[in-house]
Formats: sequence, C-alpha cells, structure tokens
Amino acid sequence: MKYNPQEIEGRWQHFWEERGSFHCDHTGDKPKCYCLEMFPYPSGNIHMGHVRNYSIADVIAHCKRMQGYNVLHPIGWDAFGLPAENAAIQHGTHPAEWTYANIANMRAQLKRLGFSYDWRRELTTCDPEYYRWEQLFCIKFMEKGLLYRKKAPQNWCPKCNTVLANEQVEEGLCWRCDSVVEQKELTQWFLRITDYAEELLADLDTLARGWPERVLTMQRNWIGKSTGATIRFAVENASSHITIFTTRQDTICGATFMSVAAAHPLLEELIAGSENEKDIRAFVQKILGMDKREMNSENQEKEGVFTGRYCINPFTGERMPVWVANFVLAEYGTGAVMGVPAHDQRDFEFARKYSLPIRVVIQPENAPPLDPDAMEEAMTDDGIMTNSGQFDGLTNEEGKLRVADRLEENTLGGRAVNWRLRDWNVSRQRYWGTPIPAVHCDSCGVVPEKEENLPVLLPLGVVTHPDGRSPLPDTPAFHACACPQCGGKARRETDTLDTFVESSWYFLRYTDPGNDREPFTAQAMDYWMPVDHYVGGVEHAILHLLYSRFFVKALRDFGYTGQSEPFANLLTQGMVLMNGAKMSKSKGNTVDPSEMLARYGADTVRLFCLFAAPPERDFDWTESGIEGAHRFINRLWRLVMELAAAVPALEPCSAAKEDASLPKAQELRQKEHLTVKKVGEDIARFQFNTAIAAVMELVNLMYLAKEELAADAGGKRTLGSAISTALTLLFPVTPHLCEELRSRLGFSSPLVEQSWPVYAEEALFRNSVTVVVQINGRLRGKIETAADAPEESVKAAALAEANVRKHLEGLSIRKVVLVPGKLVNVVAN
RNA sequence: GCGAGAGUGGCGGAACUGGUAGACGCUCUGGACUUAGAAUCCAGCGGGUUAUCCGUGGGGGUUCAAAUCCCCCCUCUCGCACCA
Repeated sequence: MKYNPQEIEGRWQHFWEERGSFHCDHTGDKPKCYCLEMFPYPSGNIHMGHVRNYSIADVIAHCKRMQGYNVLHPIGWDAFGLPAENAAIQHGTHPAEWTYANIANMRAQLKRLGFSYDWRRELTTCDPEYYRWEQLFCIKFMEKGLLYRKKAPQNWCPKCNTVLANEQVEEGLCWRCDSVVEQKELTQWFLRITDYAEELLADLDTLARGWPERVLTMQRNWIGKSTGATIRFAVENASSHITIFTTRQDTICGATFMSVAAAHPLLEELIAGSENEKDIRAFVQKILGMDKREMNSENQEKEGVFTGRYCINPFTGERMPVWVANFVLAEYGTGAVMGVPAHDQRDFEFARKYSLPIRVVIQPENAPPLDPDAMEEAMTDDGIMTNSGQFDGLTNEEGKLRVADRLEENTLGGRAVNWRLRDWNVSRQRYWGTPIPAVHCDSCGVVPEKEENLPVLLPLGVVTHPDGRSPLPDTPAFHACACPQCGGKARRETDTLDTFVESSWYFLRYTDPGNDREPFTAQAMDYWMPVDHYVGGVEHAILHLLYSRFFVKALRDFGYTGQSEPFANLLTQGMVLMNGAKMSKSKGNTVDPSEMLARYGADTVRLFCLFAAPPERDFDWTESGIEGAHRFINRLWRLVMELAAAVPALEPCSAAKEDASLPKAQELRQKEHLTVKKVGEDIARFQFNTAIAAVMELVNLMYLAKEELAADAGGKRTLGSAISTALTLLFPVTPHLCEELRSRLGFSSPLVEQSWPVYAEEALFRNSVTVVVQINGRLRGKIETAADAPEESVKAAALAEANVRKHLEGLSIRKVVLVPGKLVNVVAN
C-alpha cells in the first residue's frame, strides 16, 4: 500500500470538520490557550511565508490541545487595503469582488494544509459586520478626544494618492510602493496614541519574558522618550522668544549660538527686513524643497545661514547669533536647538565651519582640562561643571537638576519630556477602507455619526478612478446626509481609515465573532485574552504591534476589558528564502505552495517548514530538503505498513518493563520514553526542528530493531507502544499521516482526541552508563559502569582503562574530578 | 553613531544550566537488490603527516574542564538614525 497524501489528507480533514475537532468556546474548567497567527491580507495566493507562519502556530495549538488546554485558534482576513483597489483598477473589477475571490481561493489553500482552525470564527474586515464595531470605537474615541482632526504637514505618497503614517515611511519612501514621500499640509484625522506614550513604553517591561528583545528595543526606540528641559531665549530687540528642548540643560552656559529649522514658525518674523533676506530665503527654500530621503542622507553636510538676529542666553546674558541650519528637524522637539559646540558633535562641526565661539563648560574628571582651540571633537561625556557661575564644581548630572530648578524658579522653562512618537494619522484618501463615521455640518462643525446609524456603509456600487482617487467625494448618495446633531444638510466624511486600524483589534473580535449586538462580550474577551502565543513576521515589530497595544489600552479605558496588553508571548518567525534571497515574484525565486501540496501533500510541506530551521531563523527553501522530509514520511509509512499486522495496538508508553526482556527492546523502550521527554521540552521552547529530529531517531531505532523484536511477544508490545508514541508526538506536525497510520494500526479512537504521552521516570533509567575519561580535559577513554556504582570504584575503573594508563605513564596524578554518570577527569602533570 | 542578533563540516543545523563538538537531515562516496534505472536497504562522510594530533571568526583570560563564562579585536545580518 503506497503512501497517498492527496487521498488521506482530504479524508482526515473531512473527519475533523465533521467532528468539530477544533471548535471551542469559553466554558469548561480547562485552562485556556489563545494561539494566533497574524492574519493574512487576501492578495490572491498563500505563499511559503504564510505556510511557515501557520505551521508553527498550528503545532503550538495542537500541542496545547493535547496537553489539556482549551485552545482558541482562529483565522480571518485583513481585507481592506490599497492592493485591492489597484488590482480592481487594473482588471476592471470591483475591489470587493477581487477581495472575496481571493479569500475564497486562499481559504481553500489553508483548508488543504489542514490547519486546526475553528472556522466558525472566520472574520473578514471589509464586512460591515466587522467594521461597524470599529466605527463604534471611533465614535467613542471622538467623544474622548482620542480621535481628532488637525492641520499639519503630512507624508504624502503621490503614487498611492494618500497620506501615510510616520510608521509607514521607510527611509523617506512609501512602505508599499517605494515612491519618494512628499510633505503636504493637510487636515487629517489622528488617533492620539501619544497620550499613551508613557504607558506604551513602561509596559514593555511587562513583556520582557514573552517578547524578543529585538522587538522591545525597536518599540522603545520608536517611542523615543527623552528627558530634559525646555528653555526660553528672548529675541534681542523683539518681544518674541525662541523655546528649545534639550537633554543637556547642564551645558546652558556653553550655548554660544542658536539654530532653528527652516520651517520654524518664528523664522519669517526674524528675517523680515534683514540685510541679506534674499540669501536666507533662498537657503530656506532649498531646505524646504528637499524630500525626506535627501534630508536624512548621511553625507548631508551641516549648513546654515546667519539670520542677522540675536537672542540672549538667560544664564550668561550673552548675545547668541540665530542661525537657520539644515540639521535642525522641524518636527522634533520645538524645531530649535541651542548650539553648545563644546559638548555636542553637530554643534561642534557647525561652529568650526562658521567660526562660532566654543566654550567648555564640562571638564572631564580624570583627564587634562579641555582647550577649546585644540579640541577635535565635542566632549559629550559626564564631567565637572566649569565656566557656569554658581554651578561650577558640580557634576554635570547634579547640574542638570540644579539648572532645571533654576529654570523653573525664573519661569525660563523647566523640566520636560519629549517623545519621538507622533499621533497616528489614520485618514486615507482612498476608497477601499472603513468609512470614518463623522459628518461635516456648516453649523455644528465636525460631529460624530450617531451610534444607532452605524454602520456607515461603504457603498459598493461605485466605480474606482483610474488614477486611484477615491470615488467617495463624487458620490452624493454616500456623502449627502443629515447632521446627527441639528438634522440640517451635511456632508459625510469621505476619508477612510488606515487598514492598520482593522488589524489593531481583530484578535478581540475572534473571541466573540458572531455577536451582532456588541463588538464582543466582556465574558468572552476576558476569558480568552490576552493572546498566549502570537506568531508572525518581525516586519510588524512597530506598526501593527504598537497600534494593537495602543488599542487595547484605549479600549480598557472605555471599560471593555481589564487587560492592558494584547499579546503575552510573541514568536517572530524568520523568512523563507530561496538562493539566499527573500522569495519574490520580481526575482522569480518563488515556490508555489499549491504546487508543493500537489506534489508532496500537506504533511510533507509542514514537516519541511518546521524541520529546516528553528522558527525565528530565516531558512533557504531547497528541493532536496523537501525531498528529505518526504522520504522520512514514506519511511515511517512503510514501517507501520510492515508492522501493523504484527504488533498490537497499544497506547503510547504502555509497554511494560517486563515486555522489554530483550536488550534491544530495553533500548527501544528507554528511547521511547526519552523521546517523549525531549520532544515535550523542545516544543515548550519552540524548537520544532530538534523535536522532529528526536522522533526521527526513534524511528531509526525501530528500523534497526524491528526484525528481532517482531519475533518476540514482549518485543512486539514494545514495538507497538513505540510506534504509537512516534505517531502521537508527530501528530501536531503531520496530523493527517499520523491519524491514518494510527487507524491502520487498528485503533478506533482518533489521534485528535488523544492527550500528550507521559513518560515514566523508571523507563529512562539505565543499569549501565558510559563514563568518559579525560586526562587534563582531553578525551582518553570510555568505560562502562553500573549506574549506581560508588564513586571510588568508578574512579578506579577509569584509572585502570588501558588507554588512560598509557597516557598517564610518567605523570603524577594531582586530582580526580568525577561528574556522576558522565565523566571522570584526571588532573595530572 | 546607537541598539539587537549571529559567526560551528560541502550545506541546513545540534550540543538547554561549562562536561564525549558535529545529533537529525541534505549532498557526496562505496556496497547490496535490479537486465537497467528509480525507489529502498547497509556503510562511510570536519581536517590530518592517522600519534586519541588539530579543530566551533581571531587573540588573551577564568576553570580540573570553554562552542558555552570574562576582556579585546574582526566579519556579517537586522532595526533606528543630524532626536538636540
């Protein structure tokens, strides 16, 4: 009987589905476990990255189920987004049509892979039954001032025809299409994520055990908390002030100039009527004309022009020339920086270039004093304050506190915290997204839609514009409406939400997906949340994971939950490469999962994805690798086919010690129990590759022992038990194969209802152990001893070993170190 | 520049708390079976002057014992980056 994955896999998938094997609800006394993968965007086809991602999560889900947990393992579709619109424009269809066709195709592919989802919970974010709740959240956000409108310079992608969040601009380019992002002054909707900056940062510490350090660091950097002070500098001959933010207020007396960004709001006032106004304007225009990528480029030389104006250093009373400089970022801090050349490298370079004074105000503690004329770079280390009047002699750390005190006493500024994190721009000028439930009314202003009018349906009977512009502003049937407040004629908001809003809470909806009265019940949510194991790509380290954390905290503050963090444990899986590069259509180095499924079956594909490398690491797809996985499956298949008639159907680890009278049987029984132990430990650490290797070893041993054991009654029982164990341990990885082989062994109960095997301590024990003998740490021999042999006799046996004796000739023994049951090291010289 | 991670055979990777380096798999080689091939099975597979000699990016150190711990250096990958 040949192994036929196509036939077997379909049959067992049907069996599990009929039985509802993977259905779950929030009742019962089992402990819960929520296993989740990052849901796919319905782009058309499942790719190998998905297969790997979902295979990892599926092993976790299966194992947890077998270990007695009530497991929630859902799947759904992140269905709004630009590619659907673009594809629709290209193919002359509607985004909904394209999206739902893709979902149907991809759903079939996932089913073909046999993942253990509770399909009853499948959700689709472009379904009004989903996004209506998102609109409800928006209304609540608006009521709390967490969703608001503001006019500000925004990232604009000319190709996508929409704005982008800061998180969606990578090195000045659009994350989606790589176009150079422009800056545009626009009025947009923002989610006030900065209100949660402190908590988003602090709570990262609570995730330290469950999240990779790398991701935590990325989030910390992105949030970017800086503690320092603001200082106000009076402008000479004017009533205005320039306020700066600094983390080094201790260096205030070393501030010899001021630099402001080209986009600084006060600049116009400063340069109006200035002597070289024309040159200054030309310089400012040059900087403002540069896109983000040019601005950020490393080789950008520091440049500036003097405005002709001065401000006053409030601590020294000195005049500080005000410069416009290209290295000052308008969007960070206050857009102005005090120039302290002695203690800041950028200011140092700038001062040297334009011959501005350099004054040392911090001297190193255990080094010769600095001479400003001889310095080659800024001194940014800690030290002792000097040239700072009353602060002289203090450590600069102490100085930071005292200067901050002084600033507060004299109302010149004071302690301040600055964040790199910006509010999240969620407006998109595109069609295929959740309508923002707000209305523009001439008399009432911008007001939220009434809850009872939800959902605000995205109209499906519209035609997309060839240039990608949203059709909504040209669709009166959509935007003409009554004001929810005064009832007068009003216009509905035509911006849609960033698709990252949908993915910020989908994991909550999975807990109660059919609920048509509320987004989810508190019971379901509190029972399942947080997600215990979240598996996905590291590319979402900031975007999705940060937004989701914010959403849960905000919803908590609305009383939806008592939880503050969505994902207790995060597993970031590596990419599937081909010839060392990420698979991509443009490079032509893709492997189509459908083709692999047709050729090898789901079990082989899953096995290879899990065996090739540990989950966090990237791995190279190789034809010979998947062949190897297939070979192992066939090998296991043949073993069971050969022995099915001969050995009894025994549950895992059920052969007794007495059955294993033959030495081979004894060895096999010990290996069987050791494998249960090892696989359990490896899976707990998500080391699926070594877990699979351990089962391979067990199978290899059965191959070596099968003839001898099949001829002995006890041997048969030992074999039967070991086979059963191998199938049970491998079930989470290759479920169809294992179910089929178990049934062919004569079992009537399916594996899907079995629990995880339990090994016996007694079975791990060996009467005799191999002890390694070293001389000065180098391997010189091996001896067999009884496991319970007394120390002295082991040492004696070690010293008596022939090769050891040879190597000890002429040496005197200083010491003998014994690690019981493992090794003896003889120290000699 | 800052932060994180990684350097082990021809390859993917094992070695969890220091204790037999190279598990498991791939590739390759030889053999068996076969008219032949495929498949399968068995054996070998770090290097080597074949002496239990040398070997985990390089150099020091701690230790009876180091891939593993400490210090210095080199290389690579990823993230952030003129952040005041």
